[in-house]
Amino acid sequence: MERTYVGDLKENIGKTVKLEGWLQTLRDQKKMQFLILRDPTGLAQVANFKPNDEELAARISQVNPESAIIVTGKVVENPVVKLGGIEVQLETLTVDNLAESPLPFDPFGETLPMLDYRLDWRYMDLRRPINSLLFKVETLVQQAMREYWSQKHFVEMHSPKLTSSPSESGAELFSLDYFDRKAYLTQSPQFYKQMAMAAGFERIFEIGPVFRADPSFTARHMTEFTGVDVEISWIDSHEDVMEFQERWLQYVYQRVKDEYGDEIKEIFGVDIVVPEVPFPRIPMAEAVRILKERGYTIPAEKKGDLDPGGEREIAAYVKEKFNHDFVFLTDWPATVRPFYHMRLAPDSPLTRSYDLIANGLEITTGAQREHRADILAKQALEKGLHLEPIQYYIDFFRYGCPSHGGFGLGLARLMMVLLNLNNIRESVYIFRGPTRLNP
RNA sequence: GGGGGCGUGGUGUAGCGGCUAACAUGCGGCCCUGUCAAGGCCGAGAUCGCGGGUUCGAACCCCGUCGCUCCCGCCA
Repeated sequence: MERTYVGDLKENIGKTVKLEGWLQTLRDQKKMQFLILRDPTGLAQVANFKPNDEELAARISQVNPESAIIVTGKVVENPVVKLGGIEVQLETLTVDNLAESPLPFDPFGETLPMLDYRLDWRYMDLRRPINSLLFKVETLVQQAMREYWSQKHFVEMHSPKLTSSPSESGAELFSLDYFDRKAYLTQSPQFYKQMAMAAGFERIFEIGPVFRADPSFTARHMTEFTGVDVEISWIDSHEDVMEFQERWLQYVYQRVKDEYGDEIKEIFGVDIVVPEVPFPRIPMAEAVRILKERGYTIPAEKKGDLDPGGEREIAAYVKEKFNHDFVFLTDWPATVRPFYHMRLAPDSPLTRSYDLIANGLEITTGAQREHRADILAKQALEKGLHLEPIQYYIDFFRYGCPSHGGFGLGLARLMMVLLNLNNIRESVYIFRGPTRLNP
């Protein structure tokens, strides 16, 4: 018999169907047994009149909550039933996999264990509908991103995650044995994205893993995460990159709202607001002034940079002034940016770069890249870098590499913002942090 | 890496110098019941993270250690 989903029971009244799912609750009474079966589409009540088959009834009594079960039965209307006025009258029951008892925790209990404990038993935690919705939304987010890229003729890249040298400072690299030498896990596909520009691919994207050996213990950092990277050729400035990114994000939000807006409202209690374009843009110098006006003191050592509190304060300002959840902070001082960001003008202390702050959280860094080999080398030296390890990279720009720029976005951070989660560990399938390597 | 907080049955909490360590939930048993956040009764389950110290006496105070957590640094 073909499987019927709980969500399709209404269309099958009077028929005998097969359901596959988990036993969420068993209410075992004198004459009746009620099995609440959960599948990805919802909950259904399965009823068994015990005197019909005492042997079957005895077997049901032995089935523990969260067991994987397969039942067949006739779908009947019954206005008394609070679960949609429908129930399935049990005919057969197969226990596909008995759940041991007791469970490490009840995913449907009134109080949930703390996050860290739930991460130990992540597959149980993921049985909660809020989590399955999260990953359905994440799937759509990536699909929508690809739809937009596809319309704009982007090419998808898969760059290597094993590298011989750091792409930036090198302080945050995981190293590993690579036959008789050392290799590193990439901290960013940055150089390879730019190589594609030198290759003439013009517009590329990559969704892939990124590794950071930072001992960071915050609600928004991971040692391994999924980076969404974009690089575009023939641009005039970072403004072109921002313009692309805001429209792309607007498209993603629109798709999510259209498809899951109601469900997200119901389960996460969040109204998806499709952002208006253009997003507000604030040059860093002005941001610093605004913060000063609002009485926010940036830590002295930051020098043109913003601390997370400053980012949240700017986000609050933007919300008040423009009623917008996003803000591009632009034109960062070169001192706080990597060597490959292009200067605003020759020898300017500022760069053609931006951060995208969403609801106070930094989700993107983007920039126009310096594509003139001689200036790039000079900027690297100014940052105290040695040219030898990055010479192959600088060489990308020796034989006709067009002007270009792009950005990197943290997928899990975007999910945090989208669904208003306060910890990135909840917005990623399996969290990796300095002390978390399992499961 | 720096600073603050926390660590008590499976889980979530209470207790903060004299307790046979309490409550909820879950678990086991019995009773009732077309149930539906089911209800009632009974029961099992913690040497209070670990190590040391102070004290007549420590879950409770002190030191160390480990783990978690929050903030900062770093960033996506």
